[in-house]
Amino acid sequence: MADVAAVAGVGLKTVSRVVNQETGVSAATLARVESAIASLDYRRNEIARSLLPGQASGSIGLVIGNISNPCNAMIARAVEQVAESHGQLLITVSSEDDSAREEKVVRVLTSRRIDGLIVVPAGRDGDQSHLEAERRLGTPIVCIYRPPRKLECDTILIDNVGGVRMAVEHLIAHGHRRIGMVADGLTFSSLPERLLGYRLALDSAGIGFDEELVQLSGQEPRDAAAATDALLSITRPPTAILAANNRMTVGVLRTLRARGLERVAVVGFDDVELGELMATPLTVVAYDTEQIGVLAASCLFDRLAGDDSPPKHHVLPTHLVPRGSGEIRP
Amino acid sequence: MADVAAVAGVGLKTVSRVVNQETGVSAATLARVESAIASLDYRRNEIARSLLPGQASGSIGLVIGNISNPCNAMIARAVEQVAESHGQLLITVSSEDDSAREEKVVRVLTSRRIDGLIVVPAGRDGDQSHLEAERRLGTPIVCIYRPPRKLECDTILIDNVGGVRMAVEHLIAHGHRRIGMVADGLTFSSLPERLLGYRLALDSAGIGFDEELVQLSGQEPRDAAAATDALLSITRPPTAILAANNRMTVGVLRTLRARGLERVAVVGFDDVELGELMATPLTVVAYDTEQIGVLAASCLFDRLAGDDSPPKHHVLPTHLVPRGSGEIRP
DNA sequence: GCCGTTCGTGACAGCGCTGTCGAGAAGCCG
DNA sequence: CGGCTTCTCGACAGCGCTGTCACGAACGGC
Repeated sequence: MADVAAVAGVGLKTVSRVVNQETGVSAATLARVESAIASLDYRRNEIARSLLPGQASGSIGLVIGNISNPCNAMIARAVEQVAESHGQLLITVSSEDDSAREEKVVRVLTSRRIDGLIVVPAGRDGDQSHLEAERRLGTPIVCIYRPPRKLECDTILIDNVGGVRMAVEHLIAHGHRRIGMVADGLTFSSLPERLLGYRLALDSAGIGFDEELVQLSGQEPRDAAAATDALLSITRPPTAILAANNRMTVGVLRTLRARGLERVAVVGFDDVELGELMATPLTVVAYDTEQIGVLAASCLFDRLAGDDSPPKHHVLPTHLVPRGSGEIRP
Repeated sequence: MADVAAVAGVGLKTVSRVVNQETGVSAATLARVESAIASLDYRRNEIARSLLPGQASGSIGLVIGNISNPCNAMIARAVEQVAESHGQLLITVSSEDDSAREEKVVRVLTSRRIDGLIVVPAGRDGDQSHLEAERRLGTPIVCIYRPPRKLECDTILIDNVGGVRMAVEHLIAHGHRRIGMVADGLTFSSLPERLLGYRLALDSAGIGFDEELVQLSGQEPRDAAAATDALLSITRPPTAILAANNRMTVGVLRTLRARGLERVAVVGFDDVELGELMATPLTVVAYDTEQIGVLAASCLFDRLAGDDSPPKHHVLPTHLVPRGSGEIRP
């Protein structure tokens, strides 16, 4: 900026005024400064700008489990679009669904003085109390997809309990009594809710809970595949399987295919692209991922615009999409 | 930091020394400062830090078409992991495969003084000359996936020509003479290469090029579905279709399903998760997306570490994965 | 012609941090 | 005990930017 001022033969502040399109610059000076800016290919240093008191950083942070999960990617895309429409940059980081990593990446983000934070709470253990300090500093925080623990903030959740319950009741209605569940047990923080939905459905049908029917696995599809193998190897194997998220679904389907068990019913939680074109079209519990992102971002920007009402809590509905795999009878 | 210094009763610089783990601080002072840091929950302001002369910003930028495309998501994930292992933050932005937007988001990134840039060149029109200024300033730039235009920089590409040629030759070997192609025509910058591969395969088999067999569509699956509809409505419709990328593949498959044309052969460019579990398992031209990201990031960090050798150019191989849909005979 | 007002402009401080440099204390040697 | 090195520590400048404020010129009203 100093260079521009020197070339244009004006003061520093005048260049600043031109760059910020402030009023009070004569037409002649404006032209001189603008040509100097053009000739030097000058761009305002946003870093320096956001160091100024009272200035926002112009960026918001998004902490998700892992960008390669399509659900997260959809959310990231929606948030990015809303952020962009507010002239803000989105910085997306992955927690790998691990609490310790979550705390670390949040620290990285907050030390950059982001204006707001959207978080998919990670991990089965751990909590979000580490966000409390930042929240007190005035940074709005929105937790999405899963409820935060030890933190009061806006939330955009989906109806996990209802969704799973619907899926299991659907399977029961089609005659199944032995319904297995494959879930990411180590890191998956929605697990308790999804398990609850499973038990509620069993209870209301008068079917006893059999621990053997719930297989916990790692978070990758290959872990789910192994868990499915184990599930199918028990004394009285299930006639239907509920996959607790889209990574699990991939593993479950691969194992069923490998074992040639085309007659085992499957319902997946989370929609899967091209699910309708599977050999047996995939029945899923679906919900609007894009809306999660849009709502979260809107919520955040409302807060940034000054909304200081008590925390808001949205719960998006889930719905069953029957396509075939969930309607297979025992 | 001033607060910490006041609480600990030491000078500003001493706190800085502690935070940066520099030597030359007595054990007693160290303890006092550390307890002050802990009690105030102090975190170094990275923004202020990167304003300092000679300091890197600690972040690199990635410009991709759209994070909801699984290929891009895989690349982003790989790059993020490498960046993290170097202690750098990754800022991912979408160009929506539009040249004007690409220029805009690059400007947003560079005005934040990122240390390096990985770009998937966007758009059929436009070029990457707008990156030249930044490159001259010393920011290393790596173009991936598609070759940059009017810019000399490191590139990590895939063998588009060979991949498409392989796919078309595969279809020809299975008896097809009327081979259609559905491609994103408005924004898709790899199109010329993929078209070239298509023509080379036809030429070497002595099959004439029929313009009607190449349908250009928008970039969304629904556009590809419409294009496929058009393709199947011509006088002598194709007996096989090549989908030029994974978005196109989704549209092609949906239209074929809707029309009940299970006997039309399909080869998709880009692998599709669960492709092997489709009603007709999907034959694809695949390549290692993760490796693209890893190579690009490694290349970038080599440059940041001082490597100033002439631009490097990698071309990753593509290979055909026959699963069924590409082996259907006319 | 004088004073008050408006307008265009620039000097300067300071955001939070670190590099430089020098001050002072402590320790060591002859 | 004087002079030396070594160690610990803090004052200060300055990174690029903008908010504040003050200054000079032009202008209008009496």
